Amino acid sequence: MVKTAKFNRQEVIDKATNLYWIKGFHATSMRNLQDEIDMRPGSIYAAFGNKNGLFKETLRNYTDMSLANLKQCRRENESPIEALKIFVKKQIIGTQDGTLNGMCMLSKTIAELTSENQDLIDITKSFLGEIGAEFVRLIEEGQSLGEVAKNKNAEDLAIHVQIQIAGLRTYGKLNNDKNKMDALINDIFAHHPFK
Amino acid sequence: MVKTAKFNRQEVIDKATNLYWIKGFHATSMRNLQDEIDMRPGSIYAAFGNKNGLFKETLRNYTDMSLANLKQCRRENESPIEALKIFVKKQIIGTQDGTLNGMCMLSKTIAELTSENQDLIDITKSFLGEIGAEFVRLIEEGQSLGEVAKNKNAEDLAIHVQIQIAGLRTYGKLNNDKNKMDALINDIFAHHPFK
DNA sequence: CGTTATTTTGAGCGATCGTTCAAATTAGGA
DNA sequence: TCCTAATTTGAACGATCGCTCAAAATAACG
Repeated sequence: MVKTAKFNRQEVIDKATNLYWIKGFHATSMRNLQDEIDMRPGSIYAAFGNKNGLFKETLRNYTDMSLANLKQCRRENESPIEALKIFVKKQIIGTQDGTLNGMCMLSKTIAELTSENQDLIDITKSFLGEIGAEFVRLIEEGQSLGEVAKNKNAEDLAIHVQIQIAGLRTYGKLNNDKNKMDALINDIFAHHPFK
Repeated sequence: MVKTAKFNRQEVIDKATNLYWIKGFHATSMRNLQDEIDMRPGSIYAAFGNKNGLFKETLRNYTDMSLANLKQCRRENESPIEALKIFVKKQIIGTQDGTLNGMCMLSKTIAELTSENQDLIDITKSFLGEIGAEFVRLIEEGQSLGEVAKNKNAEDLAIHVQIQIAGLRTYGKLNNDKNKMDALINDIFAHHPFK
């Protein structure tokens, strides 16, 4: 190797993630990205292939951030169910203001894209599956600790949580009263199918 | 008036609604619309102003279709809560296959657009509010018929239903097992906060 | 300090975007 | 049937799209 790349790849992907997250795949132009990450088209295409390739990297990055966020919640809480609840709250409450992203990037992508970009849809689905699998692990841990009844199906409960997140983040676009959101999230874990 | 327009306005709006619904606002080009509704750019701009104006008409049309669908469910059912449940099922079950639209057009639009199109966002929010208001009326009717406890807040229950629809339609993109969806929708009305 | 493999640059490609408007076409009224 | 006002047409505008590539700049080597 004679010359190493100058740009900080993680920094660039973080910035691209934010832009794609806010504007969506189609509304984000390569020129928008060039401005945001301060790279010229040649460098971007050398490093990421094309608009599609860079988007895939941001989806992976977004998923990794979510999984890391979830793990941190787990570390900071004795209870796995409490950790899950706090993760949900962090994702939903106070994320609707200003330039922040009320929506989950993965759900937004699923909603936006059509079969014309089936490869991106498939990747996005699998990443939502990764997050769901972590939910399952936390819920099973909750079951072994007696926080959740053992006759419940952990996969079903995880699906329920993902449905609630998708629904609440959409509703949050209409009304983001923090107290109401907090109460709604508490309800998820205080009633059927959790109890 | 010396010459009347030839095209069938409702038919054109229906076709435009379907295209915008499937592809979203940004990914639908005026040329896509020209092909779909078989009109030349001059006629489209004379009749609808611009891409924005035509989109607004399709949002209104989609909302009217939803409200008409809901009223029909009410007519076909003795119980207002049963009508609401069947409406939800019609919207969610079997709408994920092929070229059909799993997502609600209004939720999709809320998720897609940014403050660059604040006028479209505001209209979309108000249309979601119209549908929510009809949910409230049905639930209040259910309360007066003794199907729902009168100490419940009908607005809160309506919001709950809208959150569930948004969540389930997103989840339906991942897994559209009809039996599972049916069970999940039944659960909405069989447990907290409904009971 | 040259050499050299690699990265970075940015002008510019062909395609498509939303939109305009002068000309052609059309259908009622005289 | 001719006139006239409205509709319909489609070529084409400037802007922007995703993307390419030859040339310039750069950094690790001897």
